[in-house]
Amino acid sequence: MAHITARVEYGIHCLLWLVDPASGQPSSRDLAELQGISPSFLAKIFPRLEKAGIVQAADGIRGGYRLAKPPSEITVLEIVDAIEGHKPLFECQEIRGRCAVFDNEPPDWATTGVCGIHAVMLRAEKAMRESLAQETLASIAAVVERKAPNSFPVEVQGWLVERVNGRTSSRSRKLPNGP
Amino acid sequence: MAHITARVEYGIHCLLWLVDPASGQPSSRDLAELQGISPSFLAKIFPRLEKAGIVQAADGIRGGYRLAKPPSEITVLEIVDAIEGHKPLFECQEIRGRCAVFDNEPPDWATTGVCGIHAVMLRAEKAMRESLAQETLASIAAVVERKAPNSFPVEVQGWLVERVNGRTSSRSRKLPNGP
DNA sequence: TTAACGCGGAGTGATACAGTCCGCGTTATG
DNA sequence: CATAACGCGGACTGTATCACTCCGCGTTAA
Repeated sequence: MAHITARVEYGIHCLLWLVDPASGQPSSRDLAELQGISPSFLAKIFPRLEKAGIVQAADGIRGGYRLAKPPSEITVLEIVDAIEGHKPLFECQEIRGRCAVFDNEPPDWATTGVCGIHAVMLRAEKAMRESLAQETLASIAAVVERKAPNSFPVEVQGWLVERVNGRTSSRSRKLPNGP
Repeated sequence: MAHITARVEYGIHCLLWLVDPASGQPSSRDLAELQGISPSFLAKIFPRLEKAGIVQAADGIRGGYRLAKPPSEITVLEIVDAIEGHKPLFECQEIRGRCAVFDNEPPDWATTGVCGIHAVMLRAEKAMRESLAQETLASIAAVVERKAPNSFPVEVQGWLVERVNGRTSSRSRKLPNGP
């Protein structure tokens, strides 16, 4: 299993659809179906982004999500921590005090400060986190935008707008593609 | 659970006991009991270090392990990869091709190259791995040595030598501390 | 009133981790 | 030459997490 989970992958992919303010206020179901992932699973992810101040939620029908701040101020590290809760790269078990020559009574010099192995892992974790802190939703969106044709964002907006409008209309009428 | 597991923690702790050549050739059971961890579990870890060329194994009674190269040439990254097998930080599910507007037939521009989110995670993983590659068994041993009193390595050598000598003698005689 | 929304809690199946047990071939020692 | 400890690999167990689902609550526009 990977350290950075599918929850983060899903979260970032769906946050990217919110970068363009013209997207309005899609629901988590809208985003999940636009992205082709499980709606009920995504519904467990977005409340965490809301509590972290990454996204703003609106209640009731016509409710949904929008970014709580400019995408250039939302780092990937922020998203990862919001969804996974600052999961450490390494969990030190404090093995150092269990050396047999200590006979179950480790001296102070052996247990004070941070374990030497733990320190190495903490530096690696710091390097990883600093790398993630340099990337933002805006920087990822820019990469995607460079690859996609100009027509793509328009198509996505159309899909979203049609879906939001259909919340209270097309459910009582027919589906767009007929019965 | 953490990305870098207890196997790595146990492995590094026990490799540190092999840094001093005067330790001879302790068995995995010797190392496990010296370190206060499960012997049968450590016995699953050291064969991986052997296959990676970090450690040399000797068969038969009086067999055991010694470092296969100088501790300054054994990086922590090497140890992690040997034990865990280059486990990725993030496993991309290629969600990008599942956008609803593609209608199950994603265009080439959407699926060529590395996914923008995956690229971010790969850079973070690279930063982590580069950090781990800068640390060696020797550098960790130096930190530990700075904290321990001069008498400590001597005590450890004594414990190990007594144990290795006891392999064929004290089993047939009494235990050192009486019956 | 209805229906869709956000949200939280409980539950499920699969996988990985920590740890154990057993058996094989090898090798110094009594 | 038998023994005992060694390295090594395979099969196994229990637990925790992950991906995912289901249900019910209060909220809100049509």
